[in-house]
Amino acid sequence: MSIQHAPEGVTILAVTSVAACAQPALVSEPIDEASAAGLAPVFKALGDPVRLRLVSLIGARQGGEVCVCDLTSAFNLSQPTISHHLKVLREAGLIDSQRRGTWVYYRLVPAALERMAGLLTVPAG
Amino acid sequence: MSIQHAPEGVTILAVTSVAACAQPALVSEPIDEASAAGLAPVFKALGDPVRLRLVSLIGARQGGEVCVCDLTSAFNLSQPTISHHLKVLREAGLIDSQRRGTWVYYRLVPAALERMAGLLTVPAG
DNA sequence: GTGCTGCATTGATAAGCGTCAATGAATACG
DNA sequence: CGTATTCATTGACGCTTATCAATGCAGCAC
Repeated sequence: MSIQHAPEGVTILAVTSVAACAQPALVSEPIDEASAAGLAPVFKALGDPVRLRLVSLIGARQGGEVCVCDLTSAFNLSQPTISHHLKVLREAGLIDSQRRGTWVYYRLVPAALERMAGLLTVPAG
Repeated sequence: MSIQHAPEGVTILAVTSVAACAQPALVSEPIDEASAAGLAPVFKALGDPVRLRLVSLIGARQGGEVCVCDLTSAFNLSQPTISHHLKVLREAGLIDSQRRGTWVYYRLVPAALERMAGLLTVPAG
């Protein structure tokens, strides 16, 4: 979305991606058991402070790619622990990995994040 | 937020609550340890299929209020279990409760949901 | 008062999760 | 070839959590 300003001082959000807003939100209608079972693991993957920071570190990175060595050095945790958390995020579909030579680079899957964001939006009160 | 349409056909979202959009997203810059520790429990609260359905049931309800008896009957779980999940959601700030006579009514805290949604938004392309 | 209903709390149990040390697999270098 | 480096996997440990039965507590009706 691009942000501009209208003369009246009202913030205008020009919606370029429908995917972000066309999601049936959680509150639009009760979700069925299968949907809940499919969505909960993604939220659960975000429900850990280390994984939240990992997502943030990867997403905020200029270029969008971070190698694991940079991630492990950012925490006071063992390398297997970071690798475990990355696996959880990857299996949740929130991040993606690619090996180039010796290093493995992780990057965000923006559509996955936007999808979860769309679920949490609340229609105009 | 109220939704209107501009002459050029661009959807305009008139932002009445700054809280929903002024959130620094996860990917805008790396969040610090304290923020992660504060946000993770909220995502964790959403990371359970039963609680996701509870949020959906409460939020989709016309009038915005649901009594516990209606929630308990919607699941194949014991009443204490539902009560436990409601407590987790309440302590995460996602829902709120109010007793009226014999019944306890739960309702959503829209700002809390919008806050999490804002965190997951990814800047344009 | 007694009883009944709606909901929360307690205590117990089994499953899940985060963390680590140790090990394994893949690539690069000499 | 052997060695070093990067990352993933395994196995084990302690803690957390989802669930239930039993109990407690607050309002209502009688």
